[in-house]
Amino acid sequence: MVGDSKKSGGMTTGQVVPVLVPLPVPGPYSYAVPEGMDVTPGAIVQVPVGPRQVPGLVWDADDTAGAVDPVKLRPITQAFDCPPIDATMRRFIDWVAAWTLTPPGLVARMVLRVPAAFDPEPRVPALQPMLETKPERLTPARRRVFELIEDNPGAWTKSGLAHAAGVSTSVIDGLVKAGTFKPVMLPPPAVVPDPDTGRKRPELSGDQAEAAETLRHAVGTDCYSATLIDGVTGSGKTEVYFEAVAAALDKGKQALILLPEIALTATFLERFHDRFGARPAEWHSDMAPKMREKVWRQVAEGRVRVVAGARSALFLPFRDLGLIVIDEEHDQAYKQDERVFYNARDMAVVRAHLGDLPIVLASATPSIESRVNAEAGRYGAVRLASRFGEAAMPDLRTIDMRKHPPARGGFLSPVLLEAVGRAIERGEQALLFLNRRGYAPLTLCRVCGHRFQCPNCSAWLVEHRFRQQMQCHHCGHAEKVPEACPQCGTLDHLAACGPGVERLVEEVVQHFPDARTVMLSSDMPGGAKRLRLELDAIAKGEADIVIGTQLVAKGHHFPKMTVVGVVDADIGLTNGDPRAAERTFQLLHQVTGRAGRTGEASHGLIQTYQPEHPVMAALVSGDRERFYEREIGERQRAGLPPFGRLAALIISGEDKAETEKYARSLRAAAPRSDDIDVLGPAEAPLALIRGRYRYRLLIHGDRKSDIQAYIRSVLSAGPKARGSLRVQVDVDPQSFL
DNA sequence: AGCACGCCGACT
DNA sequence: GTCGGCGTGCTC
Repeated sequence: MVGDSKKSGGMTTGQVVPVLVPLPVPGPYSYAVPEGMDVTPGAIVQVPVGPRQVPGLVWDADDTAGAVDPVKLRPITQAFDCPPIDATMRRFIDWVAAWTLTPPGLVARMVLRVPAAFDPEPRVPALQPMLETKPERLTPARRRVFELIEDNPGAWTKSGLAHAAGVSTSVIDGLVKAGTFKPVMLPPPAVVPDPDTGRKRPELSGDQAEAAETLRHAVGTDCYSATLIDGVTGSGKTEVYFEAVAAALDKGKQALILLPEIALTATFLERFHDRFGARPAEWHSDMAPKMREKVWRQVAEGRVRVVAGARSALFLPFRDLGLIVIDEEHDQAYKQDERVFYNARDMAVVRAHLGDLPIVLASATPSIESRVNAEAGRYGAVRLASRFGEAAMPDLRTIDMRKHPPARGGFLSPVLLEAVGRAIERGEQALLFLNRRGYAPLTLCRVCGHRFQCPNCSAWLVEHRFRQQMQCHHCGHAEKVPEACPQCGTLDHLAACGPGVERLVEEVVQHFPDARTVMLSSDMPGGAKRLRLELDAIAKGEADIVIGTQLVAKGHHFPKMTVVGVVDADIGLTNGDPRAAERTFQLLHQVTGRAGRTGEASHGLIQTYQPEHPVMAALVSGDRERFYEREIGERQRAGLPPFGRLAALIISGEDKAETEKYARSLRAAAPRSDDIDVLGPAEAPLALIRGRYRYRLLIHGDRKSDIQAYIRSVLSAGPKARGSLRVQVDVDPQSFL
């Protein structure tokens, strides 16, 4: 096929290839291959699109593709000197595109996101010792250089050599002139050193060793398998899957560890370093462009052996991937809900299947769908039942707020305050968890009863006292905090109702004025980098009391944290999300699991008005099995699959009453809000024809309130919203493999 | 996704 | 009289 020229009408036409371009068009475009250029599917090229040049991916020839008007045909501008995107990755791009109803070019764009990496990294100048040629005059400085290179006869950089030998660079220059060194150009240094799999084999307990063996075996078979490691916090999941990573590396393969962005901390990287003597390459959103470029290139070349990354790392062009690990498998952060809507956990399973390689899903609180897959035998299952070493499970108790109410104007029960006080007296740390940003979730006027509401979504506006703003957490609307009530004009009679983390700080400082109190919230200035620094500082003991939203729940280990208080455990249980119990259980389990890694006596205190609720009962008793059984059972009783897909179809611009009626029926029929897709009028029929959806419904968002807000906004926006409708697909990977 | 073209409101 | 809003359409 390559190099094939067709005769047509006596004219010789050059080779034409399909190329995926980063445009929302349904398929690849055709380009002419210039004389002398050699491109095969997977090659990364530069092509003209209208007035600009864009990166493109040479696609597999498809006989069904219609011929393009030869007049339109333009030549490929350039073929990069870059490893091609392999066939598995190309099928993966197609797969993700079809599944998420995204144009394939936009999925390809996620793979080709680092244009600077398409050209080879420049080689670096170095000096190769020529040991046989000794200079005539051997000065003391020259002798030091010789002693060094006799032990290390490889090539050196000039400054590296001068530094290591303790001489100035002019000594080296002299030796170069004398012929002792030959200047050479070397490949640039690896972005991370190679991991050493034999470096420190961990001592594993019985069930850990068994689990590690299971995973090693899976890696050894060299074919697709999915294994769920279900192990409580501190049970050594990480150590166990590190053994799978080691096994993949020993086979000469690369490994990918996916983590929720927030869990990519120095702590994790250090644990990896302890085991392998080197850090993994990182991949996440706030990397320096230069580093991003190097990592991408070296992953493609196979020089980087292990990547630890956030969800987008799934689209790195590994040369020879041998294992994928998804830590915190249940985490919502794996869902991307912009541009290309995908769940990295699910797409990772697809990637593993297409590449015929093993995947490991790990969580202390697996998602229902993964549990069901494990129980049905579609996933292998590994249980790690107990904490490792002396580390005890934290002692969890509920605080019945009806019996131990907070002081007037406060939100912390005396029982919790006392526990916090004792912890800091002992020089330990306490964490107060409240999953609510801002100062207060509702503000009202004490004179006229006016409540501050979002003009777009009708949700309550949340006061952010620190920023002096009233914010809508649904749509991002923000306004200044007014001095007077906008309805009746009365000054100074606005009342904040309910607690947010900012308000908790006030209460804590009042009770513990001398403690070092830190508040962490996702809207903190400074972004992810600052956050990582703060979390690492806390882990080192540089705070006494930490007040945080759910970002403190994820993947951090605070060895001195011996008291964890959940301030309002009932948040989220009543928001109408059919997954509310599962979510709350996962969140509270993760939060309370922050305590007690060191084996100190540690306590989790859960403030609730419903201590008898199954979520609280499961947390306190530690009986996770019963909880999962109950959740799965509930769904079965409701006649629903434990997971599944729904499509929602909103046709904006139709008769409003009709659309509303439709939306109502959809909403009523939607059992699980987060498995619902929003399809634009263009895509939806196609998806429905393909039989991709169980129900002809749709909605968008993770919570009922989001969905309602979304439907309202679509309805009120009318035809304008047509083009903005997006697809969200949340699927169980097993349903299509 | 960009970027151009194209048709209706407030300004130097 | 123009600058500028974003609706529509096109890119091999």
